[in-house]
This record gives sequence, structure tokens and C-alpha cells, in this order.
Amino acid sequence: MKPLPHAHARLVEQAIRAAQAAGDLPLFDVPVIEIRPPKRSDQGDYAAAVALQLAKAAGMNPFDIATAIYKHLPAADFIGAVEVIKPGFINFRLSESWLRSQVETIIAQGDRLFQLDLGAGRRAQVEFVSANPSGPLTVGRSRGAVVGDATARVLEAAGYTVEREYYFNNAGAQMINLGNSLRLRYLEALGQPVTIPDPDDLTFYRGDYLIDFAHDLVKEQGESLVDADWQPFKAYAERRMFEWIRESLARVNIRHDVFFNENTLYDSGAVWKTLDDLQARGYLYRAQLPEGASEEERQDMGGKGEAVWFRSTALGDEKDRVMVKSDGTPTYTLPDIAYHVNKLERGFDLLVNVLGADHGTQHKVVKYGIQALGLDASKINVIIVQMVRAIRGGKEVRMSTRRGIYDTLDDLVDQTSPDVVRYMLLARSPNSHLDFDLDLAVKQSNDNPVYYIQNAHVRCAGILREATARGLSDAGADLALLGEAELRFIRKALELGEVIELAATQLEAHRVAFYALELATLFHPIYDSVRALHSDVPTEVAKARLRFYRAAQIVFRRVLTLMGMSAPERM
RNA sequence: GCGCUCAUAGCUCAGUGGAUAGAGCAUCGGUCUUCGGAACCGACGGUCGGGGGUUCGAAUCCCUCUGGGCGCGCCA
Repeated sequence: MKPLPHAHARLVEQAIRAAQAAGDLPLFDVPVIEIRPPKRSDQGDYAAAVALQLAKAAGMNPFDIATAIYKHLPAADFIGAVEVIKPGFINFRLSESWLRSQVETIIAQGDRLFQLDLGAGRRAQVEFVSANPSGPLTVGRSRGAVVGDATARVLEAAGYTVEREYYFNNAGAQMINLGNSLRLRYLEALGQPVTIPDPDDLTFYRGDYLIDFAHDLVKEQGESLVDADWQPFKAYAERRMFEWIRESLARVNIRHDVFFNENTLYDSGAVWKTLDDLQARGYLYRAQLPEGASEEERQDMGGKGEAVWFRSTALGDEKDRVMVKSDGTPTYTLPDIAYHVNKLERGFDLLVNVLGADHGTQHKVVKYGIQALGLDASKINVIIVQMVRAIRGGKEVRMSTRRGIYDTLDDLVDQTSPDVVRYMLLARSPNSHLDFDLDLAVKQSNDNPVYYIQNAHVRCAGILREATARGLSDAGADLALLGEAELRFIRKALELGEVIELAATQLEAHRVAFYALELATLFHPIYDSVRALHSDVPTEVAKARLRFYRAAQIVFRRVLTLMGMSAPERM
């Protein structure tokens, strides 16, 4: 099954060429033809504005162009009627008999409904979450998690082979800080005199979970670690956090295929090789200050030793970036570039990074790095997910993992449900900010679009269950008995193809969430009036309607699954 | 100050240069001999932040102003 706009567009394109050949239209390059459902149903099921766009190129008035296209339009089984309207719109209406037949098509497709082949089996990788394992997964991070997973699902539906990857960021200073923080808590748990740093000391992680870890560690290791440095503590904290984050993600139905460990980039030498390659291409220099540093910067940054700088300004960056600090250790950016080199080496055709807004600059530098190495940076696509602001009691809760202030995904799931959380975090354009009112989320979780959508599925399942109990089968139903309301739903259901295509090509998985709500909004009134098992309904009509509900159930299940949500049989 | 991003109904938000800008929630008023009820119907609610521009056509593109968020580290 292909999205219907393509099918229409092909007809229009053929018509334009035929009209040109016949001399009804002048010669011009045929543009990409956009077909879409109009806002109002009396304007047809699909409409083309191509004649208006062509007016200038063709030197004709739009209505005459539309008429010429109409005249040469080939026949097609899915087309019912075509109209040319005032300024030059061409409005298509789907054939009713064809629509009826789509009920069987939908049932036959089942869980592969609108499984597209845009990806043609090419390999895509979606990297998301990729949080430092320094604290539990926050609500803010969870947004990227949900968006990332939904994007992966949409790409799968579009025909890509998708890998979900978590870049496990376990090298670097923050993890050492984490190890040191746990070490303090460990000594504290042993009753040794320790001074817990004050809240402004951001090298100390103050979350209570480290206190729990410390007590567990005492149970497991006793006093054997009193003289140890940060290393065993880092390793322990990392392992525990890793398990925790993975469990939290699993609760909302998110599972990564690959956990890519930053340390391996060091172990394999990839980090230093990337540095050498940048050097060989002439993009590095050693200096205390970046080239062209201002007097101000000289004063701010003077006194430090020589660092290795990446001349990213040569590629359009606003300033050069440090790759190796004056103490000889790399910044985060260098392994990140090495990581993306690694991704490209693994042969993915499409790379998607889901990042928080606070990493908005970082990915640009990585791209400059990839470019500097002569690799194809255009394969790297970035979804910037804007920040989530948590609101509680009408006030903003400033979140900070280091300070130990945060709302976790676990808390939210505990208070609502995995499906509610997924939907709330998905049903929003990624680049719009999200104010998450936690009180409201909990309070309204029973009066939520999520249940409205799921209830559509429940109702379909329920009626089919009841039909089975009554010994009524929908096999061989006469779909000619379906009414206008049912066909209206089928029309909308067939838009799923376009939704998947747009969501995949534009990397906008939230479209699925809004579409699902529209579909449910259309469904419930139909369900209310189109009865199947009522005693007034003749058996043949009942069978046709049951067939319709079977198709509807498949559509809802497909849509819910695309969002990573459950499709319950009962509620 | 610079960069990115956002501003659409009371609230939370959709809206791929097309025709009369849409949902959910809230509010108000109805439906329901319950069968399948987390349901249905209706009403209220808009200078698409302000101002210019491009276009046959702008919520959508460009400029500018205002107001939020994020970034601007030899942190990650």
C-alpha cells in the first residue's frame, strides 16, 4: 500500500505531460506535485493546487491549466470524481466502491498496514538518550527517549532497518566526579568523618541514590575500599546507574539494540587516530589561545598551558574548539567526533541524533569535524528536542542532576502510566518547549487523549469479542452495506500512509500522535451510531459492520504500536 | 552582545505557501428504557505577539521590534 497522494500526483503528472504533448499546455518543467487532503471535506478527499503554481511558468490562467490537466487525466480505480474549482484547484474524490474494498485490504495488511519501502531496506541508526550514567533518568531526558524511540518506529514503518543506540558516556571528568561522590558517601556509610561539600560545589553529586549505593557497597565489600581512589567507585556507580536507566527505559517500552561505550573509543585508539587525521588534514594547531583571540579572551584565558585547537572556523564555525586540553586529556568533543566517524564506518545510510537543546551547539562542531575529515556529514540528522520545564504547585522546578533536584521518569510512570507518559512526551513538536505540569499530568491522567485513543481500540476488540460469543462471523461480509459514516473513517484511515511518510522523511514522529487523536475523534461518534449487534440490525448489515470494526481495530493497533503504546483489549 | 528556538482560543498545543485557521482540556447546556459508555450532541471562545516586505495567495517565507527558553567552558 502506498500513500494516496503519490498515486494522485502520478496521475496529474501524466496528465500534464499528455496535455503538453497534445498542445493544450505549453512546455515547462513539471514541478514536484503536492497533493493533500483539503481542510474541508466538500473540497474533495485530495486536492492539487499545481495549476495555481504553474500559472506563471505556463503563462496561462490557473483555471485553464486545471481544465487542461483534467481533460488528460488518466482513469484510476481509486478515483471517484474529479472537479476543477474556481481559482484552479483540482479536487479528487475517492471512489466509494474502492473505499469499501479497502476494508479488506486493511484487514489483509494487519500489523504491516502501510509498511512503506521508502527506506528500501537501507540501514538507519537512531541514537538517543545517551545520558551520562550519573543519575536517574529525568523527565527532561525522557522526552528525548520517547521521541527517539518513536522516530525509530516510524523509520521502521517507512522501510528502514533501524538500530537504536545509546552512547554510553562513561569517560571524562563528570564520571570521575561521580566516583568521588560515591566514595564520600561510602566513607560516610562506614561512619567515618567526612565533609559533604556544600550545594554550590558542582563536582559533587548529591542525589540520595548515591547514599543507597554506598550502603549496598558496604554490604557487598565491607571496609575493603577505604583506601581506594575514585576508580572502583566510579565503576560501581556506573554499573548500578546503567541497570537503573535501562530498567526505567524498559518500563516505557524502550529498548536499545546497542550500548556504545565511550571508553572503547579510547581502548581502540580511535580517539587519537581521529586527532591524527585532523592533524594530517591541517585542521589542528597548538596554542594557549585560539587564533584571532580578542584582547578580552587573552585576559580571561591567559595563564593556561597549550591546548590543541580544531580550526573549525575554516568550515564556518564561529570559533575554534579545543580538542585536547592543556593537561593532555581530550575534551568531550574529540571522542564525539571519533564516535561519529565510527558510526559512518559501520555503514549506516541514515544517522539520527536526538539531542537536548542544551547540546544544540555541540552537534555542529561534530559535523565540522566530520567535514574536516572529508566524510559525509549530510548523513547525520539531528533532532533537537527543546527543554522540558517541570511545573509543580504552579511553580517551576529547576532540575539539576548534580544538585540532586529532579523529577524522574520512574516517578512519573508510577503516578500515571507508561502509555500516558509516552503520549504526553510525544504529542508535541520537538522544537516547541514543553511545560510539564506534574500535578496536572497526574490529575488529568484519567481524562487524557491517551485513553480516548486506546478506548477506540478497546471498543473494536469488545464488539468483535461479543460477536464471537454470539456465534456471529464477519467472514464474507458484503461491504456494499457499509454507510457513509464508515467510509468517512476509512478515508481517514488511509491517510496513515502519508502520516508515516511525512513523519519519517521530516523526522517528525509527533505527527503520529496527532493523527491518532484525529482518528479516534472520528471513530467514537461513528461507533455510537453505527450499531452492529443491536436487535434492529439485519444480520447481513451486522456482518459488514463487524468487518468494518475489524479493520478499524487494525488501524488503531498499528497507530498505537507506532507510538510504542499498548493496544489494550479491555480497559 | 552573538547564535539556535518559541510566541496561534481562558489553559496545553496542532497546522508540509493555498480555499471559511483546528484539536484536547476548562466553562455552559443537552443525550443515555446502559446494549458496546474513559461515550455522544451542542454552545462559548481568534487583530495567528507588534510592524513592514515577497507572492495571484502568508499562521507558514524574508526583515525588524517585543517577550520567554537554551547555548555561547581547556564541562559533558
